[in-house]
Amino acid sequence: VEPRLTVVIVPFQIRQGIFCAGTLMSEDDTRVLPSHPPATREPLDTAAERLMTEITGHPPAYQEQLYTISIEQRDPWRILVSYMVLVAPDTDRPDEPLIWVRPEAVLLRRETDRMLLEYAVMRLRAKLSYTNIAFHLLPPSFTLTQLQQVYEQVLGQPLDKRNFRRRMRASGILTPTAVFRREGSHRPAELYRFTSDSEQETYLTPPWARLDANLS
Amino acid sequence: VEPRLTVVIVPFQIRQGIFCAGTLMSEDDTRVLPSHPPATREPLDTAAERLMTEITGHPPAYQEQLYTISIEQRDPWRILVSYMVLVAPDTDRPDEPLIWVRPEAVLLRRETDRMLLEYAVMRLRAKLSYTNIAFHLLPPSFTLTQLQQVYEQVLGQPLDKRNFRRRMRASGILTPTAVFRREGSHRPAELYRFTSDSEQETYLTPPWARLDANLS
DNA sequence: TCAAAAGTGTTCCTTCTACACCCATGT
DNA sequence: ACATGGGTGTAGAAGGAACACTTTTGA
Repeated sequence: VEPRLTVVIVPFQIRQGIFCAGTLMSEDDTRVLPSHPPATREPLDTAAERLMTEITGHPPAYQEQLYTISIEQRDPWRILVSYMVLVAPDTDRPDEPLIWVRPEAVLLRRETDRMLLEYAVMRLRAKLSYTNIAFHLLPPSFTLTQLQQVYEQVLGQPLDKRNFRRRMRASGILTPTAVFRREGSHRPAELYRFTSDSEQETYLTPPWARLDANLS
Repeated sequence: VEPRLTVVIVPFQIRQGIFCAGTLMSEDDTRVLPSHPPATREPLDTAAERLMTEITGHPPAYQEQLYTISIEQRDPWRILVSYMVLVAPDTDRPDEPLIWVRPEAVLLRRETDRMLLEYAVMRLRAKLSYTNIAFHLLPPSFTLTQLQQVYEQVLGQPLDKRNFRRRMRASGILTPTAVFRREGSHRPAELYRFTSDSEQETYLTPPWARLDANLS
């Protein structure tokens, strides 16, 4: 009468400039979110990270626990612990089993998967405004235009260039490298880096998700 | 090799105007957060609500899932699903086993319990600013001064009366009842009610925590 | 010289902050 | 009449939204 414990992940990535969610093919052309049971005594975070690594070959750039639900209808009774997972852009292997499409275009078979995806997008959008979470969807150095595109893609709406740049500069999470990228018949763009770590990143995530504390 | 599933709650209440957390006495004069395993196939939310009801005799005014952690060190391996629980003010029975003291004054034995309490306070504080969660810590009708005191207690800092009232009125979550409470040798205070339900209350809580949807 | 993206300031309006006095009541 | 908490407005600062043109480059 113990439930089956399952870790589910909702992977996101920017691919060719498009904000995508990654799912697995199931039978009948519908999709499911990746999931697996943790190993015995394996921490939940580790199980989520391992799941992503086993599927794609690399560990995620970022992950965050979303919510835990129980599913009583299925047999055996299940406990799903869900994670949002962010992947650096375009780091796929051609043979990777994940199918990446825009979140609203994903055809998920299970109701729970649909709700988890909806919720994950909601959380990610909300976190854009008060954390530096967007940086996990970018390479280590990037142009301001790239950064703005990430925001526009995730939020699903265009942003004003001048206001966006002013706000980003003001927030202090950006450091200009003095490097310029030239990549077309136009003015080169300065590359930025992301001001080190912590700061507001971890704000509002639980203490034990920051430190890997020794729990008693 | 399956873990033991446990639901833990972090109860909060305003008692005699003081923001308190409720804990249980354990051996050696230290405290623990209330917890129990869900019944077979019992939804987690139901298990949390039932836990609170069994302890205090009434269901909580509000509850919200916090975080799920695994504790590998203990035997058997445990999965803790934690909930914040809000109780209407001063609705205790004298014989209730919970000990209510200010969150920073609670002496919890377990490291996990301390982290859960810290996180619960953090979440509650954050939610004060963008939801109407404070109303669950008040009776159905209340004065603006009472409401302000809840904010001050939870945030741990004084607020400006005029700015507070302006913001609350502007937010539209208040309805003045035309009733005035006289209770001392001073001007009577108008009672307010909380503008119906939903609205921004549920904003940023997962969809399945609002509807009790049928999961597949 | 043209096309294409990078970069840059100002004005207006809304929102936040700080702050002090009069009002209605019971004793 | 006085003590007690209830109630109100304003001015200045800061932050957000709207908006258009110049710069640098490669072809």
